[in-house]
Amino acid sequence: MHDIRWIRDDPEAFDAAMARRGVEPLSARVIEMDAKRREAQTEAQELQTRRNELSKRIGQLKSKGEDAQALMDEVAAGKDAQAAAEAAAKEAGDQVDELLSGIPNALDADVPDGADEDDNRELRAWGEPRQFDFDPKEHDDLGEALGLMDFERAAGMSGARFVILTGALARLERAIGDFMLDIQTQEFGYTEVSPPLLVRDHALFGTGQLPKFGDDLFKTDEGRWMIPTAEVPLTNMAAGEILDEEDLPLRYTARTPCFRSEAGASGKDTKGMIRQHQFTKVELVSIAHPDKSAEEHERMTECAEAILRRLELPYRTMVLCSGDTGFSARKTYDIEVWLPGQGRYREISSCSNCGDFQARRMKARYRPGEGQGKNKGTWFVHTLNGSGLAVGRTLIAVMENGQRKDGSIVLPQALQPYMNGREVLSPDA
RNA sequence: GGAGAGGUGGCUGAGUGGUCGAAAGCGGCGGUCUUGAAAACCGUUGAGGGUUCAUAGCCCUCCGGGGGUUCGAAUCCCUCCCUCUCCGCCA
Repeated sequence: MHDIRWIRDDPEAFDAAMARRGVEPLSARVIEMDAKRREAQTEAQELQTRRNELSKRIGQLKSKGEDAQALMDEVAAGKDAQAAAEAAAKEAGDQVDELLSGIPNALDADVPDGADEDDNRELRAWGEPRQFDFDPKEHDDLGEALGLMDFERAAGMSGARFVILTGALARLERAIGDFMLDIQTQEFGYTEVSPPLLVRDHALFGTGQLPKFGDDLFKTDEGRWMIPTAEVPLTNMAAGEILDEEDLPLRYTARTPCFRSEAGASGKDTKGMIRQHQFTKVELVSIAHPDKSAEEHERMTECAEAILRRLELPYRTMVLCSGDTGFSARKTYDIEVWLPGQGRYREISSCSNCGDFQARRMKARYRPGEGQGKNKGTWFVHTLNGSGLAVGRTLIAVMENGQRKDGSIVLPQALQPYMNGREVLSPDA
């Protein structure tokens, strides 16, 4: 959500910022509706002032036992005009809110312009893709050959885009999540959270999935939504709060299932477990001081990259271009892991700085501490979220990168303690 | 699911139709005292919005959300959400 005062004060800058997103100029409409709102509001307030004065005098007269009928008649006479002004103000205000709530965040200055993911820019890469002396397979072929990954029976009970992992592969998924949580909590200072997986409308409004992207989500028949990412509950930890400045940043992590309808992805990634309706992810969220959010963004991205290095998985880090950056983000880094079976890099983490965009929507603020002089009051925090990492896709990467010609899989050393010391997944196990 | 009790400022908690944005305490901030600190004492301290060059004044709103009654609502009514207690069910 944007600060209406910014749009009012600098409509050209606002329209220019939206143009980078391919959004038509909206400032004129917003300003017009807002002017209408303020005009009606001012009128209603003036009438209210008068009414308050009269009511007070009525009370005084009545307490003295005098007649107040003339004043009461005067109040009654002004009622319709005030009601009309209030209704006009509310209607215009609702229109402003509706329009504003569907406008994406403004992009950071150093986000490159571009149309789609082809215009994303590589910032750095780590690790050399391994050379195979055989044709590396994709994870689903490997998993099915091991007898530990079953798409057919999953489809039978749940439909397309679900998978059943069994035995050592199920264990591996758990191990990967445990490993990630241990690193993020013990080494990088994130507080582990076990959040609700079902949330209300307003929580999703706060993070920006609603009102525009409800089609991407699953909804229960009593009106709750299944979370598409733990970003939703973790960021909403700060919703409605007025935090102390000294408590920032708050850093939360959670491993949760994520549920996505993938409504717009039909035909895309239909094979394997790259794109599922349900997947596990370790999420990182920071509630940060506005002056520190850019720094926190770099830190968070590093926290995600560190996982890949320890798992010996080659990756590259991209900054998303204007056309590929999500609704709530002002700047996003994607981390892409090398998948030998596919022969390309695939997204495994997305780390975004949302600035105050989500904070405004969910009223997450902090109170500046001492030394702030006249800048009293409250300020919106900045919110950041990132995958640290997507567990399902990490499982895929471990399988494809660790595979041997016989279909067995060598596990990264870092995971072996989480697998009872096991070094290899092979068909006989 | 059934029955009941509640939701008040950063926190605890008074207030049942007018002078209540709201007592008191805690916390915070400023000061006195002190070599310094603590204690004690004094003062101060909510949020959002409109108007405005103004983070000066003035005004409006906010006592869980929304709606209603009334000249006037934190106080009365309706509704939704949430919390707690007892019963039932249950991982």
